[in-house]
Amino acid sequence: MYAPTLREVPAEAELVSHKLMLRAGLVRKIAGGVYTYLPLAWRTIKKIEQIIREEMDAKGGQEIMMPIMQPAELWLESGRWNVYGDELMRLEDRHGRAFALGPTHEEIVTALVRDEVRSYKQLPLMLYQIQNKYRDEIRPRFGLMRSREFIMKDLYSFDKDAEGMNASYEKMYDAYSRVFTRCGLKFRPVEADNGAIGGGHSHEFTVLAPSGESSIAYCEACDYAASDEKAELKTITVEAEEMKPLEKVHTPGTHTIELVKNYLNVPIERTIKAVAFQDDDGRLILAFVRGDHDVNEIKILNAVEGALHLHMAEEAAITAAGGSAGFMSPIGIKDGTVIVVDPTVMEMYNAVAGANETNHHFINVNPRRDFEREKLIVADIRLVKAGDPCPHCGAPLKMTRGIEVGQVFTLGNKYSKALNASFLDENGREKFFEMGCYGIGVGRTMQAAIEQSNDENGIIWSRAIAPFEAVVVPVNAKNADQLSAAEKIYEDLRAEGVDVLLDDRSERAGVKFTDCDLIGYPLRITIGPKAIKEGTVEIKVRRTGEVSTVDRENYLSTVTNLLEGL
RNA sequence: CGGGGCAUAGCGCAGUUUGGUAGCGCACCUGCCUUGGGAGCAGGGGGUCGCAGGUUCAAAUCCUGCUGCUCCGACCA
Repeated sequence: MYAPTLREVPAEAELVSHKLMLRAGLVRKIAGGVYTYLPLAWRTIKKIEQIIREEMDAKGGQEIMMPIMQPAELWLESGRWNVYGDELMRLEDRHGRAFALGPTHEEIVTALVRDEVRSYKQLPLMLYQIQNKYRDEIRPRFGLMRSREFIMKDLYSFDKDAEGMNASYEKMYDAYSRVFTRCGLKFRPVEADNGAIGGGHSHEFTVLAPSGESSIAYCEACDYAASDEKAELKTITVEAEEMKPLEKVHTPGTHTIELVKNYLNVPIERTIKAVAFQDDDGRLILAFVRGDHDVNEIKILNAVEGALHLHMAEEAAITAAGGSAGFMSPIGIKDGTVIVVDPTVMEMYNAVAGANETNHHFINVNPRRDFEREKLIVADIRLVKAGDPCPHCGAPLKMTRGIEVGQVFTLGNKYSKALNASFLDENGREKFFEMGCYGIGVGRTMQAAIEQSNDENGIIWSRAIAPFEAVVVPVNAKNADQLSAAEKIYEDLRAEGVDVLLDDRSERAGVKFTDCDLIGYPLRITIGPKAIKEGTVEIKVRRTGEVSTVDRENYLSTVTNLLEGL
């Protein structure tokens, strides 16, 4: 068994799961975000994949294998060659023809199906694969959590109409819940934004962990849960007030909300905050939220037609539009600038906002009176924070963090239309496929399991995805009695169908026990001098530390019973 | 991409300030001994000090450029 455990933690690891993967000899890094999976990790990955296969197949999924190397033409056809950006790993063949290493396979699978499926009678269709994906992440980190090469299960559904698509979505939602439950994970499906992929509804399956990179908002009073990017927010209204006349005041040096609020001595809820962005075409996009709120860039992208990415605006662009960085408001901004205002801002009375002039603010701003409504986009662009009311029941939302291990999307006909993939319906009319796509990060699932279940001694695997279910340890492998008893138990357990490893290294007991704890086999079966003398075996449960000593005549049932609960 | 840090044996690190024969712990190999929680003794192997230039009698150490890794941020499924 090639399981090179480490006493010392390599300096590169930050997360406990990352450290443990290196220490327990699961993975080794070969370049930034690129890893080799060693035998123990590979066994776990194969078990996770098998669970996924069973659940996908149970819903009618059929496994295929598509190429990693994908021709640029298909990406040009779908329009994503230019919008996917630097994350797409691109390469050329010897003739200079362009290819990409697949970050996802909508183009390939749609091209496959459009050439073969001609009739509604061939639908629905679910195709999936488990394969390496490539995304040139800006900053790979946390081991397998954000790597550039990673294993993903991706399934694509094809239906004849939206109703069928939604049924496929429900099936996958159910399958995903089963997969992560079987893997022994504490997770939560949360409503998510569809992001750059576009389409209809979406859920992320998030493993709850404080170190996770995703932030989610959830309600304890009802079952609402959403990613912070997605969480809908109700407009906050205030009591009507008399609208005082707009007035420009001198506010030297107050380029942040905090400074202006203190300078004018007004509550932060009476201030309007501006954030300036530009999209890929250089269009200036000004976003306005209440002073104590933050902007949600995803919501802005969704609200602004044609915007694909946001960058912080260049100061020159702000000046050119008649604004002044740090002192912006919609009042007096030149046409051609996109102005997005959160509805809560529109409800404010006698508020403070920038005057589009350095060191000046307006007071008594009444957006319903002073903003030119027809020049604005009014849309929910607020970022959720703890305490915001739940959009379903109004109870205060809570925030937590998690690791996104899977996501389900409906795509509609976005790709089938772009790639001209159609079939004939019952009435002989040509229609585009209604699609869905569904991904699971396999390596991420493994690491999330470690992140969620470990102690100071190492990993605590749940039985379903442990590299081995049990390990048999002769305390002294040079003792012939102990070794032969251990070998016998090992063979018996194998015959019983238990996935077991024999640790017959002639290391000292301490070394072997420490490795067992670090690697985290659910059960450890120890054969020492006492066991030989008394004809017993000792069984230790990794998760609880509980030890049972049972007669060697009938230990098998104890082992299988203990495994049942793990 | 912006800002920090790091690069010396497989791993963790000292040595760099003040230039002068490259070290420590763990790991590894051999032998002895030991075997219920990372033992002990003895002997041993392993390093173009990230790369390329430069300064100097002499560079791990000083200078210049590059590369890689990493953390924070931005960004991102």
